[in-house]
Amino acid sequence: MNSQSIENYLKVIFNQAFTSDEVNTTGIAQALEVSLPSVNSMVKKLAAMGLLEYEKYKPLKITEKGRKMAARIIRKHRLTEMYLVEKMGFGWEEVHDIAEQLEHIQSPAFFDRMDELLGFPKRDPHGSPIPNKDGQIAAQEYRSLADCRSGERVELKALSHTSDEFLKYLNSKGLALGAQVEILEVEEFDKNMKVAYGDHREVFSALVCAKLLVS
Amino acid sequence: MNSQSIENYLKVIFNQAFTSDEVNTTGIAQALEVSLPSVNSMVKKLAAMGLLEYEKYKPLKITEKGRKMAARIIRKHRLTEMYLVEKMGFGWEEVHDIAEQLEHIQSPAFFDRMDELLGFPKRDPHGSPIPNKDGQIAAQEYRSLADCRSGERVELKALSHTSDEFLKYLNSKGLALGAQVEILEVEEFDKNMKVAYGDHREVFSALVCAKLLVS
DNA sequence: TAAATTTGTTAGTCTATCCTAACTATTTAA
DNA sequence: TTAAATAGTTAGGATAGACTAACAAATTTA
Ligand SMILES: [Mn+2]
Ligand SMILES: [Mn+2]
Ligand SMILES: [Mn+2]
Ligand SMILES: [Mn+2]
Repeated sequence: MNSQSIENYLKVIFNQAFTSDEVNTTGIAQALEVSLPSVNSMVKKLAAMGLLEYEKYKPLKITEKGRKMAARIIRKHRLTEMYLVEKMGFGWEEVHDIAEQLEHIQSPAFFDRMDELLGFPKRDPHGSPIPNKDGQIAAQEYRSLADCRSGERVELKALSHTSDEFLKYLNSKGLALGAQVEILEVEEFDKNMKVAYGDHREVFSALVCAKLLVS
Repeated sequence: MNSQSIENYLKVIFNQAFTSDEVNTTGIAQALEVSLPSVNSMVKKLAAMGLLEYEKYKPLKITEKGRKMAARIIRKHRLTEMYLVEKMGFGWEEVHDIAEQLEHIQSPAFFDRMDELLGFPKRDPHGSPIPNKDGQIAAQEYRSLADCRSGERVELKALSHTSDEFLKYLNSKGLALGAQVEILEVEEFDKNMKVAYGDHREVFSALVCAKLLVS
């Protein structure tokens, strides 16, 4: 079986391919908080395993095999997060670190059972899609709140960043997935947005708006 | 944090101290399926960590610190097994291998939540006691069915061995914890027992009876 | 009790994963 | 378009945890 280390590298590479589409050594090193030479040697190893295409000094490409393997780990991660929130009563800001460990558990039955008990959910507690068993992952079709105009009414569907701090900030503002958000006003100068949802009226910075995915 | 390897060694040593009270290198090597030199060097390491007392060629003694640490891992193992059976619908023969992995998860909140959702259980699905958070473990006060006499009526409380094969055998005989067992007859020659429970009448070998703990 | 067997130890090696120091290629800026 | 900065690589080394081969101590058996 692949080591936890290999799985963590692969997941980071998959995510970077998903967001930045130029995957490079430095980005991986920062994400995993390891040195560049460590990344360099692991990347060669993953390439030898057929999970990446590697050429000296070129950006990395993840192979189909690598993509599927990564998606299966992400599936376990996101199913776990959903299970922790839905079945064990954790907050959405508490689950990532636990899932980061549980995603490495080798037991298809364990995750199949979670999936079943959850009713085969399509998204995790942060709105990210849960890949299917074959490693297929649904596209994110949402746009950022930052791209919306004054007067629009949208629904909060997902988050593009999910740090504990950001989630706690959203908790403090009483904002959760599914909220119906009305954009009251957009400040031209700094793109601050005055919004209303539920019985809340808040002003969100551009930084925050960029991380809120809506439809 | 201690590695999974360290935790697995410690758990084996604790269990052997519990059953055989002479803990030696060979026993550990067999239980973990590793070589004697591997055990020898790990034992020195555990001793250096203050978890064991080690003297060349002498039986090992686990320290109070080692006992507590082991009991906390066993607590996680047994809580997990109980959770898998009670909350996720697994059979008692399916849970050990999953628990063997989950016991290494570092998240007190995760196990506290299990504990709470289970209503603070005292025993795992095989009847073994669940240590408390301080590493305190209740004594097993049951006797073996093999020590019972003809005519006695007892209740099945726990198992002293819990291999998949044995658990499947018990499943096939419709025998579960809590069963009220009546001893109809004990064969003098080979100690086979003719017993009745529920609407079952079975003959159990001495081998089987020795593994059934009753009160 | 001496020999044979079992148990435990040491030495040396291997692989995985990390590191720092030194160097090279590529990219950016003057 | 050269110089500076950044990114990537190689070399060499550390540690954890496994192994085999060789040997030594302890125990059992003859
Ligand atoms: Mn997560
Ligand atoms: Mn992880
Ligand atoms: Mn178990
Ligand atoms: Mn384990």
